Amino acid sequence: MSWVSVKDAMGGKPQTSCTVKGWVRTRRDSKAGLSFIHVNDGSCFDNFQIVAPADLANYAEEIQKLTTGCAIEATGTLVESQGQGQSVEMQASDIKVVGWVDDPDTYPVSAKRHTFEYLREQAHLRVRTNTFGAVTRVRDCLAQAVHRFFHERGFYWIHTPIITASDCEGAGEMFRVSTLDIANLPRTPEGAVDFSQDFFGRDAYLTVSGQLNVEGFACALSKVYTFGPTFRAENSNTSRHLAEFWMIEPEIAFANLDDDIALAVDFLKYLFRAVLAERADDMKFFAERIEKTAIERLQHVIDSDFKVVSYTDAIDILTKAKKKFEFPVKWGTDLQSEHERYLTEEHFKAPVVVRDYPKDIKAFYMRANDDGKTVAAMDVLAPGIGEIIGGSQREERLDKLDQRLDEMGLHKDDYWWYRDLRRYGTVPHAGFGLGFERIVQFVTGMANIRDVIPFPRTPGNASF
RNA sequence: UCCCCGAUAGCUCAAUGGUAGAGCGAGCGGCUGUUAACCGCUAGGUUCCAGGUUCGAGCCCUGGUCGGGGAGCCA
Repeated sequence: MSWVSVKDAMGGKPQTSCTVKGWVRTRRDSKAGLSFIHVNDGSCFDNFQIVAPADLANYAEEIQKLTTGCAIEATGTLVESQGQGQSVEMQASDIKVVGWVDDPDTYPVSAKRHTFEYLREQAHLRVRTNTFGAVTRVRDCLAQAVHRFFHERGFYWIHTPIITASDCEGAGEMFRVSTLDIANLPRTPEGAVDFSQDFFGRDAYLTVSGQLNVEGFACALSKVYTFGPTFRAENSNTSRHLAEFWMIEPEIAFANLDDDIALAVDFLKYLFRAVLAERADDMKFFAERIEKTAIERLQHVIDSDFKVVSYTDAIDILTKAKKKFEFPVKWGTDLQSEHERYLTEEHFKAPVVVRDYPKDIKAFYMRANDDGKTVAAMDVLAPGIGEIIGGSQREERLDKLDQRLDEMGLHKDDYWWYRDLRRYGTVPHAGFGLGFERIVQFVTGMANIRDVIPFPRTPGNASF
C-alpha cells in the first residue's frame, strides 16, 4: 500500500485520501467521541494530528490504549482542522497498531521534559524527541551542504584512510589498531612488542587528520576535500571534544593564504544560508527552546564582512584593551579562548580571521613567512563560539620544510612521501580543517557536543 | 589529566544522623474539537557501587564508577 510522509500529508490537499505511518507523540481522548493522536515520522519538525472517531472497530480495544512511542499506520481523509495549531489533519477511517510500547510506565522517552544528560543514556531512543530529531535533520542538512558547496566549485571528495601507519602526525594521541593477542604479546629479543607480527607488519593507528594524505591529491587534482571520521585518544572531558568526530579538510593547489581565507569565508556563509533556507522549522525550534539568538547569529555571520587581522596586530589590540585578562597577552604565545572571544565579540563584533602566527606555536608543515618569525596560518573566530576553523598555507619549498623538520626534531625518513610532493612539481597550496560537530553546535546552539552526534564516543563511554 | 559540584520512584527534585516525599510521567475514573489540556484516585524505592563509623546512615568517613561546570589540549 502506498503511503506518504507526515511532511507531505501536512501539505496535502483537503478531501484527498492517504496513509501515514509514524510514532505516537501524544494521545488525547475526547468524550465527544473521538481521540486526537499526534504522530511524528521524522520527515519534518511538526507532528501530524490524526482524528480517530469512536466508531473505529478497534477504538476501545486499541486506539484508547495508544501511548507515547507506539508505531501506527493511519488511513483517512485530509480535512481542514477545526482546531487551532494545525491547518490540515486526518479524519481517520482505519488505524492499525504496528508496534506497541511494552511497558508505558518505563518507556524511557515519555511525554515530559527530560534532561540531555539522561537522554544521552537512551541514545537509541532520544532521536524520537523534538530536540534530537531537529539536531539530526540540521546535521544532515549541513552535511549535504558541505558536499554541495565543494561539488559546485569543482572540488573532489577524497576518501583518505581511516587506518594510518604514520604515528607522527603530531595532532594528538592516537588509538592503536592491532590484531595482536593482548594477553600474549609477541616480543622482540630486546623485549619490546614485536609489531612485525601484527596485521599490517608494523604498528598502526586510527587517523587524527587526513590532511597530509589529501595534500598529495591536491597536487594532482587541484581542488579536493576530505569529510570523514577522525579519532583522538586525548583524555578530554569537555563539552567541545569527542574521541570520534567528523572533520572536513579542503586543500587547494596554486593557492596562498588569502585564497584559503576567502574559501573559508565563502564556505561558512554557504552552510549557514543553506540551513536557514532548508531547515526553517527546526531552526525556529532552536531559537525558541535552545538558544534565543540561534537564527540571528547565523544571519549576522552571513551579512558580515569578516575582519582579517594579523596575529601581531591582534596582540597589539589585546595589549591596549581595557579588559583584564586572566592569562597575560604576550607576542609568541598562543591566544587563549578569552582573548579570541574579546576580539570577535567585543572589539570587532564580527567574525574575525587572525593570520600569520609565530612559527614556534604552529605545526611543521605551515609555510614560513619572509619575516622569519611567522608562518602563513589562520584561525577563523566566530562570536559565541571562538575558533571554528584552523588552516594554513603549506610549506612547498623542500629546503624550508627540511629546516623545520630538523628544528622540531622530526625524522625526514618518516615523511619521505610528503617530501616527495615537494620534489616533483611542487606548488603553493593551502587548506583548512573544521570539526563538523562544532559547526552543528554553532548552528543549533546545543551546549554539549555529545548531543549533536548520534552516538557519542568519549573517555569512558562507547555505549551503543 | 587537574579543580569544584552532584548521583534518592520511569523522569526532575525534596528529606536536622531517628517511619523516604512532591511534581511530572504511568494506570483507573471524570470533563472537554483537544493542542506537552484540565480535575480526582491509585500504584510505584537494592537512596550509584564496595567498605567503614554509629544503638541507628539517603545524610558522616574512605575508595571506586558515572554525570555536570570550569581549566588544559584542540577540531
